[in-house]
Amino acid sequence: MTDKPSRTGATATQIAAALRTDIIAGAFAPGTVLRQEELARRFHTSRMPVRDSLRILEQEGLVILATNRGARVAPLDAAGFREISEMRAVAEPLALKHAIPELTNRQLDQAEAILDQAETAAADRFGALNKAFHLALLAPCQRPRLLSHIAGLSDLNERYLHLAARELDYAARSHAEHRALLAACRDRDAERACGLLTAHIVSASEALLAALRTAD
Amino acid sequence: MTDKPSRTGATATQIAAALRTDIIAGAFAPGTVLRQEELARRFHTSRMPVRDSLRILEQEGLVILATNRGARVAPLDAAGFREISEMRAVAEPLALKHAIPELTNRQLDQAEAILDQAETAAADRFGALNKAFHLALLAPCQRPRLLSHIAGLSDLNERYLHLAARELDYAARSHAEHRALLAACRDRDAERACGLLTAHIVSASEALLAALRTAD
DNA sequence: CTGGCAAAGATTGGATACAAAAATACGTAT
DNA sequence: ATACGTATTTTTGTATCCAATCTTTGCCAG
Repeated sequence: MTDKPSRTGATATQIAAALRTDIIAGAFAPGTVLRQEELARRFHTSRMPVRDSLRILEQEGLVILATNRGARVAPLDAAGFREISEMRAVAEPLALKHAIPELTNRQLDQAEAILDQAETAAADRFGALNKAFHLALLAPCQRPRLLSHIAGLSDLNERYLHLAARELDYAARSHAEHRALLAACRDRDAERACGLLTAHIVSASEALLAALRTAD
Repeated sequence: MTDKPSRTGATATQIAAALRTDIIAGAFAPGTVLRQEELARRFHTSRMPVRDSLRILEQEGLVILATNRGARVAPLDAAGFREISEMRAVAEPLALKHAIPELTNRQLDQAEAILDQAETAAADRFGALNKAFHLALLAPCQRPRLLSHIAGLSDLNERYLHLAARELDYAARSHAEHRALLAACRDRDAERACGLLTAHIVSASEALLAALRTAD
């Protein structure tokens, strides 16, 4: 937060980014009401940019906005998670198919570096690194709208990951699937890579849904 | 819409809706700059709700918002259309798969009524009826986020349809494919219906891309 | 004549001010 | 004691105002 003498620019985006990371990290419980004035004080600004940021987050599905009734942090439920996973399972392979021909060795190395970090990092960084790895592979697909769609889904997904990140076998399995996916990408084998990616998203979804059921 | 004494409520949404239909209908040329003050006069309000509405439309991809530089109607280009079509081609079958078990005969009849209208309606209504037919089939899928995603893509798609709606063989082919799709839905044959839907979106995409190339 | 620079105008972003609606608290009547 | 109605308070939505940035126009130098 670089809120010192910033008298100009696009602060709504910055506020949205800060709130986004907070919501994803679970700093607000689902259903928490977000008061405009309170957020304005917190970011040393007026309510106006806050309102803009809430609209942004609403479209991303992180907050729910009711007219004259304020904003609430979007709830988390199994049905919503399944829906997000289904959408990821079709959108990400589409991006990967077009990304693979464009992937450079340097980009593959960067993706691998993220994997290395993920395997040693603390559990609370698992979600962010997971998202970073996926996007590193998909970024070169040259489809900006698709990418931002996937990025939004990744954010939503990450909220749920915090609920089961401590499941160690889930993390181990995810890492293994990531390694296999990366290998397929190195071979420039789009067919295999997309299949692995779909399977990875489905298996992660099923594992987390099972964890949610037991955690009930 | 022209209700002047409306001193309360959520006017930003209404302004956004009005602008949305205008942009989709092609009332503004792509790239047109949208001045806040001008829109405020037009809707008999201040710039504030206009700003909110522009944010909404930006998230939907209908306008592009540059900081300190105003809002422009999003441009139309072949690459963008192809990207949208690809996303529709994976998202809509996903929705249809889950909608088919929920589809009632009444809903199928309503979809057919839309088709009947589409075949006799004027060319400028083709896009709207096309969108209505697709959403009528997909609506019962019980996945609100997926549906709103598809609705947004349909709006973007509709902008392009105006460019080729007068291609009569395109319209005829689209109608025939819609009929076949509807028949598969009546049979509750999800496999066949999803295949037809994918093929329909791909063929429509290719036809329009070809029309764009010749129109060059 | 052309290119850059500067001042004036236009336009957006943000802050403050005001009005309406929701939420809350309180009091009264049953 | 509870339920309902009203007044108060809180919060959001809209309007107006100010500051900062972008644009445009005109001038001057090369």
